[in-house]
Amino acid sequence: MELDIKYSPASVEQKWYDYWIEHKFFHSEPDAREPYTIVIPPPNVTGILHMGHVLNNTLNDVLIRKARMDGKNACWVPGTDHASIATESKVVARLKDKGISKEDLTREEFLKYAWEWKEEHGGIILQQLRKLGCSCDWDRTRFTMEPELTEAVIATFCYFYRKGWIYRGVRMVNWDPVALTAVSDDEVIHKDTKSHFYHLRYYISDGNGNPTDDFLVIATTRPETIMADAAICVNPADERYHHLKGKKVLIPLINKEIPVIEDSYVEMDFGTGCLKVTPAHDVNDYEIGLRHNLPVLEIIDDHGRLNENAQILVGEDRFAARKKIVSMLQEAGNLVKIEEYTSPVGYSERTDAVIEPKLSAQWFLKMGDLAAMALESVESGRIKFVPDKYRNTYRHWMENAHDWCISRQLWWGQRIPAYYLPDGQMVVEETAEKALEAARKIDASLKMEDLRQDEDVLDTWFSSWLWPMSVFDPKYPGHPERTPNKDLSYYYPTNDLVTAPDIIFFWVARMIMAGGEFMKDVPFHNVYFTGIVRDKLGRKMSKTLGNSPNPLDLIEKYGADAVRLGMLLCSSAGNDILYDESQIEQGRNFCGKIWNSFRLVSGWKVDEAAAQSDECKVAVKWFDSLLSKTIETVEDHYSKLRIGDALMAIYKLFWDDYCSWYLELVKPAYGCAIDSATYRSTLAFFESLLKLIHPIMPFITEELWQAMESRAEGDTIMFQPSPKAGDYDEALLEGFEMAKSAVVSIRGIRASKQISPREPLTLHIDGDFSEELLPVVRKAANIKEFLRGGETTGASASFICSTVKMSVPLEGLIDASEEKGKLTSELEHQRKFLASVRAKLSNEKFTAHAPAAVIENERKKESDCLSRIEALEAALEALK
RNA sequence: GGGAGCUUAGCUCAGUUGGUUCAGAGCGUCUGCCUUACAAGCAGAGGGUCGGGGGUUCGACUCCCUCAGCUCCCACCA
Repeated sequence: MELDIKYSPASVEQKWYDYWIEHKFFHSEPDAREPYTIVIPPPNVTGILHMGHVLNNTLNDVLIRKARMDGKNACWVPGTDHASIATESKVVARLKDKGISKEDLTREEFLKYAWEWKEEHGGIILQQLRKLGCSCDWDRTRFTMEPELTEAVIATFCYFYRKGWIYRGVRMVNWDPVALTAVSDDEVIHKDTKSHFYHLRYYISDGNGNPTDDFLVIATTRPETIMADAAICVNPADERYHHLKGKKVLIPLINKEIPVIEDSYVEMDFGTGCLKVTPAHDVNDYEIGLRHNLPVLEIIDDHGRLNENAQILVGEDRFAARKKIVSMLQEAGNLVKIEEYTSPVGYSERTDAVIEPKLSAQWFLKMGDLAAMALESVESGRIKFVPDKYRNTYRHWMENAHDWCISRQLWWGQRIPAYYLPDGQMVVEETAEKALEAARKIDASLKMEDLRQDEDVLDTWFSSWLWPMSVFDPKYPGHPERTPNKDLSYYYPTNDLVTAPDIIFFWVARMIMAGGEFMKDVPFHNVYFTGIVRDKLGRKMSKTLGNSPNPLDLIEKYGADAVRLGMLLCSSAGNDILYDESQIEQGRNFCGKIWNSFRLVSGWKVDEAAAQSDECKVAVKWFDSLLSKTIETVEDHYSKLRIGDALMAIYKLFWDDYCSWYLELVKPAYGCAIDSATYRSTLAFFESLLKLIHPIMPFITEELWQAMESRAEGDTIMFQPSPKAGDYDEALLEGFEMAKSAVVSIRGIRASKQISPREPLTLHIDGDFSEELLPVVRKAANIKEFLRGGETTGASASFICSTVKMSVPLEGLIDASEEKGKLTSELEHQRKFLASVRAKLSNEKFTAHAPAAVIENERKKESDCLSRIEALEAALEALK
C-alpha cells in the first residue's frame, strides 16, 4: 500500500482511538485470565491536564498496555476526585466573579451551585486523557463524591467510630477572622513582616497573689495575648532561672497568678530564654499546654476581638488592643524595651487577613494500629517502592504518625454523619433516619428537626483512601462483614500504583491502611514514584511563571506518541523531570524514523525465485538473535518498572540496529528485488518491533500494523501477544559487534587516507572472527560501491581485536611505521595489564579471599591477554 | 532544629552484592555528507582525575568518616 511521505499523527490518532473505543478493547470483565489492575490516581474533577498528569498517565498506560499484550486481563479504572479544598475555592472564586459571596448562600444553595459547576466543567481532564491515548476502561469511570462512593465513605466513618478509633479532639486551625472560616495550611501565605519584640516584666508572686521585687522578663510579639497566658516556661537546663522553679508569677495588668514551668522546647539563647505560654492562641504553646496540663483560656473571638475572658480591652480589635496594651504596660512599669523584629506571619490567601491560630473541635482517626500495619506491609516487602529510598521516608513517618485530622471546615465534601441532640449528646449513624432512630432511644420525643448534623465535611483523602476498593465494590468498605463482590475479589489487589512522592503519606500510606483494615490485604504490590515535572531550568511548572506548556498543544503539534516518548525519555523513577520540548522533538523524530523504515520496506519488490545472499542470511540470523536478547533485556526492565530503560533498549534496537545496520545490509540495490526469505524475515522483525514499542507509542504502531497487511475488522495490535525471547547466539552477537567495529575502522581509514571506494581491498582476518560475518563486513564497508554500481572485491587487512580497541591495519594502505606505533602501544598496554593480572593471581590475600568465580575470571583474563599479546607480536613481526 | 536524599561528560541521568563485562546512555557540540526510506536524516569525532579530603581493602564511582554545595519532607521559633 502507498504511505504518505510524512507521518501525520493528528488524523491517525483520532481514527484509532475511536476504533478502540468502538470495539470496547479497553473494557474488562472478570474472567479466567490473570488480572492486571491499575486504579488511576484520580485527578481533581475540575482540573485540567498538565505535564505531571501526562507523565503519570503515560506510565500507567504503558504498564496497562504491556500487561494487555502479555495476555493478562488488563483493567485500568479511571475517575476523578472531588478535591474538597481545591474545588470549593474554585467555586467560591467563580461565585465571586458573579458578585456572590459564599457567606450569603446557605449550604444547600452553595452545593447546588457547586454541583452544577461540576457537571458543566468536571471531567474535562478525562477527555484530555483520551487524546494522550490512555486505554482506561471508561465504562468504569468513578467519581469520589458520587452517591455510592459517598455511602462507602460514610460507612467507613461509622465503622471506625464504632470501633472506637474515631474521636473528637481539639486542634489549632488557621482562622481567617475576616472570612470567618478556617483555612488549610496550603491557603496560608507566610510573609516576613516587620513587627516589634516587646520585653515585658512579670513579677514573681509572693504566693498570695502579691508581687515581690523579683521579676523575670519575657519577650513577645503579641502583648495583647498576655491575659491568656497559662504559664511562663523556661528550659530546664537554663541555670539563670533555676531559682524560679516552682514559683508563680503575675500577669501584668490583671495580676493573675501563673506557674513557672520547664520544657526543653524553649530555646535558651532566643529572646530572654523565658517563654510566655498561651495555649489558646499559639500552636506550639498549645502543645506545651498539653504536656503540662495547662488550662486553655481563649480571649480572642472569631472576629479577632478581645472577649470577656481578657478582662481588659474587651471588644477591641487585636491590633488596636496591641497598641493600647503597650502603653498600659508602659504606664504600669512592665515594659522593659521594644525591639524591631521581623518574623514570618501567616496571611490568608483569600482575604489577606492575618491568620489567627484558633482552637477548634475536630474529628480524628487514631493512627496507631493502622500505621503499624501499614508500616509492616512495606517493611515486609509485600509492597515494593520504586525507588526503594522512599521506604526510609515512609518508615520515619509511620513510626511517628500523628492521629489523622479528618474534618474540614468546608461544604464541598462528604458531611460528617454525626448528629447532635438538643442537649448536646451526639449519635453517629449512616443516615439521618437511623440517627433519629438512635436519638429516640435517648429521648423518644425527638423529631428530625431537633437533630443538628455536624457542619464539617471529611478530608478528601478520607474518600480517596478507599479508592482501590470503592471503585469496584462501593458497598464493601466500611462493611468488612460482607462478602466482596465479584469485581472486587477479582481485581483486588491492584498491581502497580504510579504516583508522585509528595502524597506518599496523604494517599499511598492511607490506602495501605484502608486496604489492610477491610481487605486484610495490600491494595497494590508496587508503588512507582514519579518525580515532579520541572522546566528546563529546574523550576516547578506554574501558571504564574508561564512555564507550563499545555499538553494538548504539544499533542496537536507533535502527536501523542511523541509526547509520550518525550516524557518517558527522561523519567527515571523518583527523580524530578526536567521537561524540555527537544525531548518531544526526539519522540517525533522517532515516529518519523519508524514511518520511513516502513516506507522503505513496503516499497521493495520481491523476487520469489532469487536465492538468499550470504550477507542477508547472516544479517537475518544476527538480528533474530539480537531481537531475542533485547526482548529479554526489555522484559527485565519492565519487571523492575524501569520504563525509561526499556524504552531506550527498544529505541536503540529499532533505530541503530534495525534501521542503520539490518536494513542497510538487506537493502537490495536500486531497482533490484529482494529475495522472498529475507523479505519475510524483515517484515516479521518489523512486526515484532511494532509490538515491542506499542505500549509506549500506541498510535503509530496500530497504524503501521494495520498497514502491513489487510487485517480483519476488530483486529488490533493491542491484543497481539508481546514478542517472546527465543534462544540467541551470543557468539554471533559478539562477532557482529566486531564486524561493526571493523566496518567503522575501514571507513575511517579510507576517509583519512583518501582511498577511493573503487580501489580493491583484500581482507585478512585473524582471531575469533567468524567467517560467516565476512559478507557483512564486505557489504557494509562498501555500501557506496553497491549503490553506484561499483564492484566489490577483496583487499588485504588483518584484524586484531582486543576488548579495549580494535585496530585495523590494512596492508599497503597505511604507513607501516604508524601502524607499528599503534601495535606497539597496544602491546605495551596488554603487557601491563597481564602483569597486573598476574600480580593479582600471585597475591596470597587475593587467592585466599576472593571468590572462586572471581579468581576463575582472572585466570581467563590472563589467558585471553596472553593470546592477544601473541597475536600482536605476530602482527608486528609481519610488519617487518 | 528533626529526617531523608543528591553531587558521574556542556545538559539530563544510568551505573544493580567492591574486580578490564565500568567509566556508560540520550541529548547537545564539532567534522564530513542533498546518499533513490528518512536533513525531523546519514557517517564519524571530541568530551569526565565519578564534588573536596581522609580511611578500610590486594583493589573503591561503589563501603566508612569528614568538609563543601544542592534538593525534598516534617516542625517552625516566643
